[in-house]
Amino acid sequence: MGKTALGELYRALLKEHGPQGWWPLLGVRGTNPTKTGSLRGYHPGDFTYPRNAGQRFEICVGAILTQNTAWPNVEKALLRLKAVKALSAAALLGLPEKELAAHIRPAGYFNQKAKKLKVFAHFFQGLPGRTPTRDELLSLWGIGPETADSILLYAYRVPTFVVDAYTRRVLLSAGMTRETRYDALKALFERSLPRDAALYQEFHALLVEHGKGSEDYGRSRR
DNA sequence: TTCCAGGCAATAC
DNA sequence: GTATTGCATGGA
Repeated sequence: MGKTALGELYRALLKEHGPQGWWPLLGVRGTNPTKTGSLRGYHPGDFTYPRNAGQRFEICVGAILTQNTAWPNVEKALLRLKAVKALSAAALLGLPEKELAAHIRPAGYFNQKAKKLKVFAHFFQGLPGRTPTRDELLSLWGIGPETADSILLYAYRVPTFVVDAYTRRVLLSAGMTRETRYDALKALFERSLPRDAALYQEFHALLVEHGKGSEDYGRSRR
C-alpha cells in the first residue's frame, strides 16, 4: 500500500470500523457489523460482487437513487421495484414513467429519478457484456461524476475512486487537504494508492461510515 | 419543528 | 468559470 498519508488513513479507518462490504445488494446474506444504516445486503471482505447482470443493474439503480438521499430510503424503493419485478432494464423500461415514479417515491426526487432510471436503463440495454466508459456515463442525463464513478467501481470493478460529501469532509477535517474539486480529489487518491478496485471500494465505504459516525464535522453548506 | 442525507441539472452572475 | 436554486422523502 505504501506509507502515504492516505495509506495511513485507510489503515486507521479499517482498524476502527472493520470491513464494510459495499455495495449493498438485496438478497445477499452478509451482515453489516457497523451501527449506521440498514443491516441488509452488505458482504464484508467479499469483493466478488456483482455476480450476474441482475446484481449489476441493481447497483446502478441504487447509485442513481441514492443521490443526496439516505440509504434506508433507497432500500425501500429498491424493495418495491423488486416486489413488482421491475428491477431489470427491460422491465423498468416497460413501466410508464408515472408508475415508476410512484414505486420509487420513498427515495425522494421521484420524478427526476424516474427519468434518470429510464435514461440509464436504455443505455444499459445497449451495452451487453461491455463495460461503459466514464465519458459515456457522464454524457447521460442524470449521471454526474460521483454516480458515474460509483457505477464503474462497484458495478464493474473498474479501479476509479469515488469522491463524495463524506470524502471531502473527512479529508478536510483531518487537515489533509483544502481541495474540494471533484477531479482533483479523485486524482489525489488515485496517485497515492495502488490501482485496486477492492481497495477503492473499501476505502470509499470506510470514508462514508466514518463521516456518518462523527457528528462534529463542520457541515459545509451545499 | 427544523435539519439533513452516499447529487445533479438548470440558471444566474 | 463559480454561486445558487429546485428537486422530495423519511428519520433524527
